[in-house]
Amino acid sequence: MVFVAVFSLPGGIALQRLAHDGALDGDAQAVAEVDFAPAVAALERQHPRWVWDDTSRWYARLLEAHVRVERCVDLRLSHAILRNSSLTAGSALATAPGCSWDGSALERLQKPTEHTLFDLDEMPANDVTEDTLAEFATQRAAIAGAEDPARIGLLLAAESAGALVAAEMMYSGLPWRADIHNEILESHLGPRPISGRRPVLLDATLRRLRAELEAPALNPDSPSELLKALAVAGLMVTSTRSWELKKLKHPAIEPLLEYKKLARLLTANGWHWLDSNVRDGRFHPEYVPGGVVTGRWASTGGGGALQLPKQIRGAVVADPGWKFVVADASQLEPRILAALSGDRRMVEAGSAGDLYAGIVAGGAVETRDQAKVAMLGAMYGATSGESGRLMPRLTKTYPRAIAMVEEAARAGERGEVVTTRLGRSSPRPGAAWHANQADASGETGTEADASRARGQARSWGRFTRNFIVQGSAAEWALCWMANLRRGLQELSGGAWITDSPHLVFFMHDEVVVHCPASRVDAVEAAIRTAAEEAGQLMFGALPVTFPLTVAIVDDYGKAK
DNA sequence: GACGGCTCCAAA
DNA sequence: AACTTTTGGAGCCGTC
Repeated sequence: MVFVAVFSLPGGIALQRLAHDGALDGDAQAVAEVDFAPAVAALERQHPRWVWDDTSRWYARLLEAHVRVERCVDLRLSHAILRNSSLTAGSALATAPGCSWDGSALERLQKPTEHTLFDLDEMPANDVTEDTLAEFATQRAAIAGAEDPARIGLLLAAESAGALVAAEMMYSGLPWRADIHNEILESHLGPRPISGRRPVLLDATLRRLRAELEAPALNPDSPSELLKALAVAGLMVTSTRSWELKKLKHPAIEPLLEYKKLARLLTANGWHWLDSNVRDGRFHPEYVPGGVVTGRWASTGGGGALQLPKQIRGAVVADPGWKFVVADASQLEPRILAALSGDRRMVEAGSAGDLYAGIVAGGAVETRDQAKVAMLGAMYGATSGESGRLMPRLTKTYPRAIAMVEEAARAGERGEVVTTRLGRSSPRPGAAWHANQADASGETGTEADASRARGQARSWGRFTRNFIVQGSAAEWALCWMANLRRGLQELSGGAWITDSPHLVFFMHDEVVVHCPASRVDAVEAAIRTAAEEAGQLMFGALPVTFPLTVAIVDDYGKAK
């Protein structure tokens, strides 16, 4: 395997061939900025793994120049994993003092003064010398010395492939019909108002609400004002959440809920969102791979890609002659728990296609809804309500699965670290958490101290309990996407990304591929193959299945 | 006027 | 229907 490192030099860019341990292999090739993309394209024919500090920066400019790469090592994402992982805890990388590689992608995005996407003259300090080379060697040593190099190696490969996918999706964009989005907005809110005025249908709803509450100046966006007005009307509630208000019977409730719904649509995905996020018929979200502690992606920049409401997905329309293939992994997290724990009975319960129906058939609970709510309780750590009551009933039938999450919870309560299937470890609780635990166990601790400490310990336990499941599910999704990216590239016949089937959207356990209508069958097969391979990569011979729900649609609103 | 904390809601 | 996890963003409101 050949690695080629990429880093900035004064007045140009260096390409340096490296051996698997990071040793230099020959002299660096220095190229001018304008020759960078062609030089990468030429070397790509040897299928190297590109080593760089930050995929989002280097790969964005390559894509603009229509240069695609197969594989890379994203040093910053890899560093974050290796720094924390229990599998590399004794490495030089993990035991070194903090350094410039430690900042998260999100933190860097939130410091706009540091650099802009294409401003390669003003690189962060860590990029100006052979720092990239030294960091790569340090990482290779950490991997080689890990308990299970293949395991952490797969995670780093998947994480880096995810960064390539994110960059390509940000480049391609999600097809978006601004005219249809506008129609959706007009049908709910009325015509687009001038400047900051309230749309007519929102205004009409507000006037109905004010009349019903006899509060002519009420601003329902202010929770405290709203609570007071509701109290005057005899409605005693402690919060203004929609689900609380739904329980009330009063003529003001209907317009109030309607107002909240319309106001949400306007502020989150209204005309302003359309103006700032959609250009040339494409929504260009900003994905942040590794942006969530569990390894899930985050999104930033106002687009809210990972919270795209179902209400406006009808504006996501395939190009003429093209289709969307939408696939989501059904019941992913409970299936991940079954596989993680190697609980054969739970794996078996999921083998027929509906895990929850399988749990009912296994006799643990009576109905499918109970199975679902009990599993959610197991994965999230529910203590009260129906979920908290039902969850223990799973223990008899599925002792290994439940023991796995219970042990993760106990470890978190003790302040210990837990680790996902491929080796991403949870953060340690902060100094305040430890201080509170120490206060409570000390001789001077009051009953209030002890109670607060117990609450915080249990809260951290719920986090670690969920971490192993959510984090391992995120790893499965990364493997799925990495496999799918390769499968789609094989279908492309050498055509450019946007001229052949390509990924346009990803949301935790769901992918959307935009492709010519004639290719939908091949694309669906590639998606299914990629999912099977992801299961084998992560869980080997265990007969666990990850069934997909696949829809072929013209617009995203029609999927599900 | 900037900033942080709070409430509420969208997604998985 | 929530309960119980992880997020990002808008708007409000008190503080500086």
